[in-house]
Amino acid sequence: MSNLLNNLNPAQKEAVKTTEGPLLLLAGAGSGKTGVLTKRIAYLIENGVRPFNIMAITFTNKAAGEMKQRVAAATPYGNDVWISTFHSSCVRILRREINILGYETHFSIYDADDSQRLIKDILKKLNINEKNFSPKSIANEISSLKNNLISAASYKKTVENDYRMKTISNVYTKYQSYLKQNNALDFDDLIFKTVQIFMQYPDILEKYQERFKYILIDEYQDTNACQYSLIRLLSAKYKNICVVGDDDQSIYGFRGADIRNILNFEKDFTGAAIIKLEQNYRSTETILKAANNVIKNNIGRKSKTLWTDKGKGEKIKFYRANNDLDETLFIADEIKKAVENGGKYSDFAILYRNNSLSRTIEDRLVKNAIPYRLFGGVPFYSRKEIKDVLGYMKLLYNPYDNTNIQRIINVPKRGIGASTLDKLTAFADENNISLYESLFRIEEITELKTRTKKINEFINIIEELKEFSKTSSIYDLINEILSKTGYINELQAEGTEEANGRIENLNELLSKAIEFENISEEPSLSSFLEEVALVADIDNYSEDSDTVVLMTIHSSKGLEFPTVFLIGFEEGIFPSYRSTLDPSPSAVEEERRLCYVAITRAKEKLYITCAKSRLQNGQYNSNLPSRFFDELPMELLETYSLDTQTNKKHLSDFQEVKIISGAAKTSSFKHHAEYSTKGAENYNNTLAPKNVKIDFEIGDKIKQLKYGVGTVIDIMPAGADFEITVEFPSTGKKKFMAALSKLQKI
DNA sequence: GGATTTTAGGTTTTT
DNA sequence: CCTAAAATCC
Repeated sequence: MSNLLNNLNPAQKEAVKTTEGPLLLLAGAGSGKTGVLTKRIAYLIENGVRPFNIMAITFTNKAAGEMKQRVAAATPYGNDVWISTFHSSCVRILRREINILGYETHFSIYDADDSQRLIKDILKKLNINEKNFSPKSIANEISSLKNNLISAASYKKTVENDYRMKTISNVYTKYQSYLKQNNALDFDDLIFKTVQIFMQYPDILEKYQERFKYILIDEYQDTNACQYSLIRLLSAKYKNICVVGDDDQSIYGFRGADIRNILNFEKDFTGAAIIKLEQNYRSTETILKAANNVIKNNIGRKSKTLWTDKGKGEKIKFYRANNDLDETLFIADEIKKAVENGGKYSDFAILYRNNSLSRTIEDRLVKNAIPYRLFGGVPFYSRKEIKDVLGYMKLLYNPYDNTNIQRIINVPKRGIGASTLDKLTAFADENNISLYESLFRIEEITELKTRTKKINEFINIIEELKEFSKTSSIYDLINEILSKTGYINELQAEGTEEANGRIENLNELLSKAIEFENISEEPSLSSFLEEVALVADIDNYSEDSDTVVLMTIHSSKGLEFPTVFLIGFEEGIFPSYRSTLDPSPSAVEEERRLCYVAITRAKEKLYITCAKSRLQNGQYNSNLPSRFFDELPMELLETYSLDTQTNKKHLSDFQEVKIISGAAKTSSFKHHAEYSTKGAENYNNTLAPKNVKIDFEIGDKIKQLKYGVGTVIDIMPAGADFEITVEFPSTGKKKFMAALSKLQKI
């Protein structure tokens, strides 16, 4: 027997050794979970389980990669263990089994963007007003139905006479039939279809039950009903199912994650053992205490108390800035100071509730020459130019993919515009063929005689590329697409800054292709597209480079940093505005768990910052400190604020912040008044629109291109611009932005 | 059909 | 504030 169990605490040892039957491993933040999982897999193998019979599901590709490496290092044949995310696992299963549902093996994976395009088309076809049914909201509803294992057919039975539900049901049904025609699956389908196959075909299910005799699920608190079903089906025969999670870190409710999965595990899986890992090896006592004090305000938790022997450490520094710029100044200062004293940039992470908070801080870091890496935001793979190239690749792989033909048939411009496309689509629908097939029968469409040449040119490009792709590397294929379609020429000819940025992104795609071909076991077009569809930005995070890291709290789950800045700690941001509107307390509870996750990312130092005034969506808002501030024990905090007279930071009275935040809860008006007068200089400078000079006054007569002559009835500052409300005799009130619209004074 | 201008709309988190 | 789509012009 090897030394696997050395250096483990008693609970960890137990977790490694309890291999048979259902096991719930409640692993608090920083409790050495990943190490335990790796050792558990190694232990299974040492005790005669074939690596081939073990399946481990992780939340991200990054976690899967890490675990693969660690397992391979810990045990021979570790490479044969199946370790991947839910989505990747299901793709692998579906590539083998999906024929039975009438799809072809070469199905495309639609990302959120593809799905929304398709839904949009459907809304148009069904004549549904997008005002009441935005493609995004419908996509969300369909997604959540799928996550709850409700098929289009079964939903239809439940809708009765509710108009909204009926509409959604119609769209859902059509959406599924179009996906099938396109031979495509969306993210949710990957799991849902797998479950459907397992439920309908017991012999197939049994094959996989035999294969996966030992199953491990990481981040169990973030599984949804569909994933739950999958696990349940797979483990039903051998019942060796080990789930690992922390109910306090369940933060993906918006994506259908159901915290009840973890709360009810013992009920659902009879005879389950429970082991708690409560010793934290990551953070100081102060940080842990803060986290515990916040999370204890949630009800209905599994009882669990994290402890550490790391010692108290430094107090948490709380800074209430006058405005968002001041907040970034504070952060940049602290980082600069620390680096001057021998610290590294990579010691720092800046975490925020939503991506829009990254912009101001980015500006500041650039100004101060502080190197940083930003995760999230507009994901690389959803940039237009990248999606265009991928659109070509998806089409080469799966010619039934109508959504992607529509995307690229006129990109770059080749004279096949909207009206041509409409006619083609109509023809394809009539004849029940795919859009691509309809191109070959262009001569049958009399109205499109004049377009025949252009269409044929397009077909030639695609067919030649298809031929080329059969033998070429991914890298060469992308290059060929870029040159053959004229895509790169067009961008080069443009020569604008924007076009150059796009070229840069395309170069990055080429590097990614090379990297992929170096790493991948099977660097095919299919696996490249799969990787691209399922990879998250955060999967590329590595600790190697010495830069500050910027990301959302969601992305930071599972990571740790010596120093963490948690910024934008304000009501309306964190907890988010929407969660505070939700009548059910569970919405704010999820935010609180998110707060818990954020705090527990920090190993040694934690900064929490908020601003009294902040530019949000083009206007300045005065926000209160977050309600979670009141849940932090004051003896753990050091509070700072900025003296507006001297522009110096000073240690300020905790009570000041506290009282303000408490008092303001009952009267937000009072709060607002207080801050718009206090520190007036700083505040007003940023408030006043700078770039726009306007000559309008209320009562002026103006002329506008479309609506004609009207009267100005209101002028409001809006960010750097002014919003002008004009009353027109014909159409009533309209609003215009002074800088953008060409209003003429008459 | 395509480019440019103007307006509307969203705004939480993401596999 | 941003982006995306609609409206308008060429």
